[in-house]
Amino acid sequence: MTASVLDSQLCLAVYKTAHAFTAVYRRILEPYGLTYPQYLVLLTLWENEPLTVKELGGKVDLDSGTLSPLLTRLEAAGQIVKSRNTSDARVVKVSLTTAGLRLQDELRDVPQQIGNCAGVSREQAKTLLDQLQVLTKSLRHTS
Amino acid sequence: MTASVLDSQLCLAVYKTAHAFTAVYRRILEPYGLTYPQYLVLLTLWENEPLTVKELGGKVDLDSGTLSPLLTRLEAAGQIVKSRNTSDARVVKVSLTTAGLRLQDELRDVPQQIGNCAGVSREQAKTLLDQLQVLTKSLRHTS
DNA sequence: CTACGCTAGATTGTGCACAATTAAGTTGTG
DNA sequence: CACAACTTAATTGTGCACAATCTAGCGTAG
Repeated sequence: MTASVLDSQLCLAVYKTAHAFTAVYRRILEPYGLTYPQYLVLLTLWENEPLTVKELGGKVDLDSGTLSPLLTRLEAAGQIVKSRNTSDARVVKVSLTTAGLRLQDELRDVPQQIGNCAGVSREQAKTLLDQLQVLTKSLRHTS
Repeated sequence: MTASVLDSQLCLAVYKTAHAFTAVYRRILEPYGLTYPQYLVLLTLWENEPLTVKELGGKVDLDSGTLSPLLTRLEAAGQIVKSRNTSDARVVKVSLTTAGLRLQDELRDVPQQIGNCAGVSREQAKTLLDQLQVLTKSLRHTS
C-alpha cells in the first residue's frame, strides 16, 4: 500500500470520526434543542461575551453565510440577542440572554459525558489532539 | 485541565481536520464537478460496480436520504446509471457509465495529491488511522 | 386470495458548509 | 464635499447529513 492511499483512508477515518462525534453530541444536546455548531457558539460566548459576528466567526471558523442563520435561530430560541453597534452600524454585537447564561450551568456535564463516550485516556487524547492539529495546519497551508 | 475538556477539544480538532480535508478535496475535485461525497461513491463503485443503493449506503455510511439525491446528481452529470431490478422492483442497481469509468483514470493522481497536502509520514498516518478507528468504534458503541 | 409485516428507495423538512453576491456603512483621498 | 475602496453582515444558491415519513413491492400466514 502506498502512503497516498493511506492518506485517503485517513481522510475517510477523520470524516467518519467527525460524524460519530456529532451523533453523540446530537443525542446529548437534543433535549435542549441545540445542535453541535450551536453549542460551539454558546461555548465561545460563555467565555467571551459579548462578541461581534466577525469575532465569533474567527473563533469557531465559520463565515457569515453559516453564522447568520445559526444566530438567527439561537435568537429565536431565546438564547442570544443581536444588536447593532451604535458607533459603527456595520457591526452586530452578540450577547447572551438570561436563558443563554443559564444553559451554561445546565450543560456543565456535557464534556464529561463526551469523555465517557470517547473512552480514550488523557494521554491518548493529548497525542491525538496534537497530531490532528499538525495535520490540519498542514492541510490548510497547502490549500 | 480535566480529561473531559480534552475530549471536547478532541471533537473540535476532528471537526476542523475534517473541514480542512474536504477543503483540499474541493479544490482538487472542483474541475471535475465533483464533491467529496460524490468522489467517495465513485471510488466505491470503481471497486465493486454494480451495487444496489443499500449496498452502497452500507459501504459509505450514508442513508437513502443523503444518497438518493446524490445519485440523482451523479446520474444527471452522466457518471452513473440507476436501473430497477427486474426480479425485485424495489431494488435500484447503480452502474457506471463510460464517462464514469473514464473518471477513474482521470482521477488516479488524487490520492497522491492528498498525500502531499497532508504531509504526514506513512507511520504517522497509520498510527493516526488506527487511533481514529478505535475512537470511532467507541463513540458508535456508546451512542 | 387477502391482509399484515417487512424491505428498498424516495421524499420532506431542518440545519450546517461554503462560494458568490448584495446591501449598508465607514474611511481615506483628492 | 465627493467618491472610490474597503469592511461587516446578510442573502442566495448548491450540496451534504439525517430524522421522519411515504410509497411501492415483496413474502408469508391464515
